[in-house]
Amino acid sequence: MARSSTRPTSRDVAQAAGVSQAAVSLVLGDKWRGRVSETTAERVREAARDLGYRPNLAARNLRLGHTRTVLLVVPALTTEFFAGVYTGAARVAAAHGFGVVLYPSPEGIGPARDPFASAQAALDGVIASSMAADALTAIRGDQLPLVMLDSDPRGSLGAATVNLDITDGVRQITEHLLGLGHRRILHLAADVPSWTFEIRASELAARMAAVPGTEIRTARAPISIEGALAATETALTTPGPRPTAVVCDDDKLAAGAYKALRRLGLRIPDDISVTGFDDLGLATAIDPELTTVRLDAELFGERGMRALLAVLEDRRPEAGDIPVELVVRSSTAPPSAGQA
Amino acid sequence: MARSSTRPTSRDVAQAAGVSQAAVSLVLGDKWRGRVSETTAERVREAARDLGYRPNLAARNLRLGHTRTVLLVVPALTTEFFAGVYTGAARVAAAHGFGVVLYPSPEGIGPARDPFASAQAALDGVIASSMAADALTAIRGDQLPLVMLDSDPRGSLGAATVNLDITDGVRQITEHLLGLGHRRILHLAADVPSWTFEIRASELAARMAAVPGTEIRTARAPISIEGALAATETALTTPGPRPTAVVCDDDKLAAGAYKALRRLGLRIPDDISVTGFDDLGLATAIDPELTTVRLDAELFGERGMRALLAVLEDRRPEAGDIPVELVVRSSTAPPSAGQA
DNA sequence: GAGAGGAAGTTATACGTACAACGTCGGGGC
DNA sequence: GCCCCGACGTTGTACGTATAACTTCCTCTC
Repeated sequence: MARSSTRPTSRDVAQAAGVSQAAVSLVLGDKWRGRVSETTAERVREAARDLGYRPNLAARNLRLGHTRTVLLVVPALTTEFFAGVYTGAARVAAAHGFGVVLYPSPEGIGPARDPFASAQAALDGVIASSMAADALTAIRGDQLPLVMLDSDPRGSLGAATVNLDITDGVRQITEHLLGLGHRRILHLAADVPSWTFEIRASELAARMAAVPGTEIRTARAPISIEGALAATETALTTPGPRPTAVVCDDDKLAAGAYKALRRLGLRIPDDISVTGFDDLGLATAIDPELTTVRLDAELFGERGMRALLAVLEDRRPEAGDIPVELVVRSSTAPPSAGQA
Repeated sequence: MARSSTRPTSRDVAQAAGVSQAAVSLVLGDKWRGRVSETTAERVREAARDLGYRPNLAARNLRLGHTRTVLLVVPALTTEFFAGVYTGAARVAAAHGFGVVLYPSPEGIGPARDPFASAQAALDGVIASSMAADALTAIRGDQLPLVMLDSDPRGSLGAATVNLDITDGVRQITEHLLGLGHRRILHLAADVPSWTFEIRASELAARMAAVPGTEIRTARAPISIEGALAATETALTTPGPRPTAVVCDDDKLAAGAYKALRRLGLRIPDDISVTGFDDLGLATAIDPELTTVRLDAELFGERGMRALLAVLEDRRPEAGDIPVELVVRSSTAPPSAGQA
């Protein structure tokens, strides 16, 4: 009552209940069995409730030496993919008494040099998703336990990695398209320096090179509708035989490609096939529905969090890439007779 | 050297530099002018760099009594709208030395009863966006400074509120549609108990009621493509004169409506007009491009953060709703002659 | 040459918590 | 009657930081 302006502390609760601060800590920390009587314990709980007591986390963290909080660094929030990653990570974390703080790495938010200055929560570990290699080393500077998601296992400086089986996803797309009879492909590549996109390009090139008589052309675009539209339009109006399929690095690029194709008067999939990557909600919002590779974002997040938990407990993280699955919809078909 | 397993403290830095811990705090806290010589300061900075010292935030927060960290509670991350809100809030926060921690309120993530147990960072304040009223009271239980975004000013229990001018958005949609000659409208409403949607419904009803000869029908759907598809299909296959326009509570619902209309063989906008709300990337990804109300998510986040800053400093938050703007694209046209 | 005062530090302390170590009291075994 | 032990607490301390208050030494002024 005397100090109503400031939040009550465990000492205030102790005074209200007529016990020592230690007893309060014991009771509220659920460590009182055989140390405090049931009636006293109840009195403490009641006092805490009446005062609206909430433990000061800064003090607890300081005392305990850990925070049970981890940081999830993602490149952006503009795609629901990372929402799924967060959801999965947060679910596993919650089950282990951990919290997850999200940090969308800035493209204009304050000083990018220090990912931790902005998200200034005290942390026990970091999960970094789809980061460029240079950003990685900055993060690695802090000696926090680290798990890398979707990043080059060779360049991860010894940090644990968890990856989607992108390679297999590209394989499935390639086989699907080749199986339909496509031979000339335009690769609409994300103009982002990230391993997850580099591996798409290299794997696609390797797969195509293995089949005689195939041809691959590459266009680069920032991940946006407009960027993809412009890049696709340019690529398809250059001279030479027109590709019969466009392989896009993700669904958003595919949506941009749709617009370019429509503008050029090409029908999907009759005149040209299109594939995506991610299977966002967008994939079924556009017409025709997009053939794409489904990535299990939530499982990805779960695996990432479990790996971090393993690192924190000095265990060896689960091995193996996360399987992905081609979802065939209506944007792919055999090339039309005249072009094949 | 002796204790290489644990992170270095300011005391370790002090020892390495041959000064007291206080001097380290002074130098690193940039409060050393006239208290420590330049050469000593440089020695301290060098020692800190060599040891890879990072201040223990838990200790700092405890000492300072604040964390310079605020929580942004959002309903979900599946729409880029809240990414914008975060970006705006984080930008303003960074400029004031604050950090923003994102908390997507759970639909399956751990115990929903306590928004703060999961995001266990120590906080100075909370910004809650588009929350249902009951969730609000739970949050209000903690006596943290609170700003409500997009919520009923009357039901906010005295918390500061910042709102988009949804009412005006609905007015613009209505006038646009009525001006084109539409009289029978289907309202595809989000089946979510949130003020931002309730106000759309009530305002739309009021506007329509003011014009004689108009008719409004309502369909409810969860915010998803499939949900909107089903609800729209049902609503349009019931007997009676068909509406000439569908007003959707947000763009995602509109995308679902598109699919239903296509399935019913109706052309947009020739046979029926459609409007959305939000102006997400989705709005230009679908065909035809969607007439919708643009909400400035980043400005929204900025205003929210500024309001919270004001509350924290015992100032009065900026008043006035945030203007919104109708973006007319290709999904609206006058009703065809036969139907008007 | 005495005293003021500034420069360059240091010492001591508090923030709120969790928990190890230490009392105290009464009853039961022998 | 004594000791031991379990039940029920309490006292004390450390976590790492920021900063108020103090000390020392040196220079400058009159």
